[in-house]
Amino acid sequence: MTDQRRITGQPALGEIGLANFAPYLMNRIMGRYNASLRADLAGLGLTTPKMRALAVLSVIDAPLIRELAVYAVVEQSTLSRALDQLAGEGLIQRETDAGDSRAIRVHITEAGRGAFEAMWPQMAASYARMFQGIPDDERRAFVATLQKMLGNIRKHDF
Amino acid sequence: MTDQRRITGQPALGEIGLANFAPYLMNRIMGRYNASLRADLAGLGLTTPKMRALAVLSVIDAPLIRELAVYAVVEQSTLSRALDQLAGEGLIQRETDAGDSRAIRVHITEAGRGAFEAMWPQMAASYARMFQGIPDDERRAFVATLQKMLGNIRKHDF
DNA sequence: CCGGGATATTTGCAAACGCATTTAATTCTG
DNA sequence: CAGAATTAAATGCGTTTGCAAATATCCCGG
Repeated sequence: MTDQRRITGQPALGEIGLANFAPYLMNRIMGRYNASLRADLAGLGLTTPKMRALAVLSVIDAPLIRELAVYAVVEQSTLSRALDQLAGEGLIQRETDAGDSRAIRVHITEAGRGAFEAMWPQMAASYARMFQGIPDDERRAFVATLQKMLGNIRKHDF
Repeated sequence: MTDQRRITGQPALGEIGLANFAPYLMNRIMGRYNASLRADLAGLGLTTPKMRALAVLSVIDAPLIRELAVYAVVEQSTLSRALDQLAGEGLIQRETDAGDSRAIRVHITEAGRGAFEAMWPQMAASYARMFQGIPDDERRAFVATLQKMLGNIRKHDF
């Protein structure tokens, strides 16, 4: 037992090894996934927050902004500004919620769907590359573990 | 088959579903992991790049800066500035490589190890929480899949 | 039904970031 | 072996980010 382990009660990072430390591997993988997606989509005038908002909106109908922020994994203040741009480009519309006039629901427009469809092939290609050579049953098991992990750490019900 | 699928040759995001789309789940999970780590460590004067550099240096001895940038998943220019700060705080040392005077090797100091050991319990706690209730064999399978994925997408040999 | 506290979103501002460029050194090529 | 091309790291600069505060609205207890 190392000094560090004696102190923390947890195995040290050196004992686990970077290559076996799941958060490290996940950051490496998503770092490259996100960086390459960002580079591919920069030409279309899409930043990461804008692209994530569009992707979520292509699947979830008219969420509140705070919900969208959680789904899209973007700080609310950052999302607010990204939505300004998307609205300016006609890709989304903001509409005050019927039951609560503080809240705003975000709708994707037809042009917004078009923009998402233009970027989806890039996302799908990165996704395919990531899982190259990994059999279906292994993929399913992997996703099932991810879902458990999200359940463990999320603060919201969605 | 939807219109989109007909066009892209890939299933649409709506068909997969956000909750089954691995990159989405991984971004959600790492988004929260990184945000909560950042908040925990802000009090210690550690930003994400500084913390990642220290974590890697606690395990890998005297890498070049460009190698450290890959391991730590930080842009080289951002890392360069983070190293300025770490050096100023006495947590690392930069030393010109013996065989190539363009290159610089980064060494962690004893104080740097101390700083890492101060932050490790937070990382270990987040890690433990993430994998709560997930049995060992499932964890191992998950990590094995991550290693394959990293192999699929990385550009470097490390 | 009034006032204090909570909640939804936006905005001000300073810090951090990433791209592109610069500087310096090495390696390749004819 | 000279010059071009490449590589390592640092830096200039405009943009983006995230925290905290501001604004607007809603909800609950008395």
